[in-house]
Amino acid sequence: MRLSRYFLPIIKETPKEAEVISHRLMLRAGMIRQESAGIYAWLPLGLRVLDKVCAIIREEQNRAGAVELLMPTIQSADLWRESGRYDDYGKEMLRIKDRHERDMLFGPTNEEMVTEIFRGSVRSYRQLPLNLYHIQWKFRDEVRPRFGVYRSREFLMKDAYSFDVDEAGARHAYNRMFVAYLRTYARMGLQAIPMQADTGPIGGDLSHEFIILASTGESQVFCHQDYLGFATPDEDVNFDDRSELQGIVDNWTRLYAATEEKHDEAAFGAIDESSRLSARGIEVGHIFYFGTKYSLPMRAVVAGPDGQDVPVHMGSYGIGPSRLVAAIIEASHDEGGIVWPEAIAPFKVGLINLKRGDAATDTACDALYEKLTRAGVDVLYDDSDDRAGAKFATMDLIGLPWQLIVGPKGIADNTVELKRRTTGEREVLSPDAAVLKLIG
RNA sequence: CGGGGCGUAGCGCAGCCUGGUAGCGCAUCUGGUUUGGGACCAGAGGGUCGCAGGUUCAAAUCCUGCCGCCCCGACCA
Repeated sequence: MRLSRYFLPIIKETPKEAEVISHRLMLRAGMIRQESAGIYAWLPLGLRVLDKVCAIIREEQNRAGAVELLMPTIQSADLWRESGRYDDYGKEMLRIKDRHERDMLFGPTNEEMVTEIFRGSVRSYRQLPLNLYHIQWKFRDEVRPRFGVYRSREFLMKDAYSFDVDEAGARHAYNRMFVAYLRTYARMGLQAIPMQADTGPIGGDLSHEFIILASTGESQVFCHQDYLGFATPDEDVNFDDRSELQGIVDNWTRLYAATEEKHDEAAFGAIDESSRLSARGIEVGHIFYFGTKYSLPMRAVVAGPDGQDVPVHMGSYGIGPSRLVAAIIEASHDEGGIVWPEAIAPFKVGLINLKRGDAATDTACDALYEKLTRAGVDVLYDDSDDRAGAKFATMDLIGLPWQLIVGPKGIADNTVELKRRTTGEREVLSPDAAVLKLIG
């Protein structure tokens, strides 16, 4: 992408309303724009990152056996009256009426709807296990939206729902999501810790929140220090092997880790003092097993092996991609701006033409741009006539993993510079070698 | 919802106390000089001063009401 053809509204000054770093950087880097309290437009650069986050989530959900569908944002109130939550949910739910004065709502979550879809088509235990997920916009009219897309009212959520014939099956479904989540965060460069958590209005008795540590986190969390060094489950985990998954989950839950609501001072105190970790954390995922809480009132049943109908055991599993974008920035930035992990960077490399208008430099840049683009490398080519300093500042701000720096002095002896955003280290090499390195 | 604060050009702000018809920096546009880490000179455009009432010869400024936004708390992906 040529910068001259792109839409990247960088701002030099810090917007006064933004106090946390991720919010500031997202506004400055032209990733988002606020349209209303807790409601944001995702600008092109932000959307690229959001899409990458979703792509990783999808891959890991699919790997774990979940199946994607897409449910609507607008739901009928009747569905929620069946589960009893229409009255329970309170003012967080945005209630609206259609032209026929029918009560509708903008979905804050989809347990009811997915249960309705399930019961309409699934009759037998032989069609289980089933896990359906979608990535869709949600609306929760939060008492206090804040920190940009970190706690917004409208937000994107991946929510998965598992259906099993019995509790043992449901626990396995839970473990599948548990492991998928560990892998998802790791691929984004995040060290997430599963913690015992409150179930809130979703209900249920088994629940973990996935927390990453950050000083700007909203919740106080307590855990064993050793979690910070835990290894991520391999890509070749067999998600159908109940005991293998149970082993991974047992390992990840054997040490103390809890959020404030579930905190047990005595259990925490039993940990060796040097290993106690008490910190602020950002919740980046939440998984629940809630049994028959919805299937019973909504009559989502399947015929068991003995021919008798049994209500299905369900769980739900949420990750907020829009929040994750903010969380990743909180975890990865420096004075210059964002430092994207390569897996979710909006572009892999920023191509900097140090002297636009110089024929040899322009030709070299255009050639590099063509070669890289044709090889499938996402390049953001700063072809503006800004001064070099401004170009570097922009590239640092938007945090692309690589900067490919091309100027007349280098071109004279057939060299360019390749700079790594994470370390700032620069390498002088030939244009061809730079291309090979970026493709490889 | 309780507490605190803010709404003046795209962004950051001054002006308000003490009413006299709107200004600064950045950004933008034009021309020129520049160009290896956020350039300089000259010129230009851009504002219902959040909205509605009121007081006054006169309101960004004073009074009343409303709306919006941010921050701190109780709630949540």
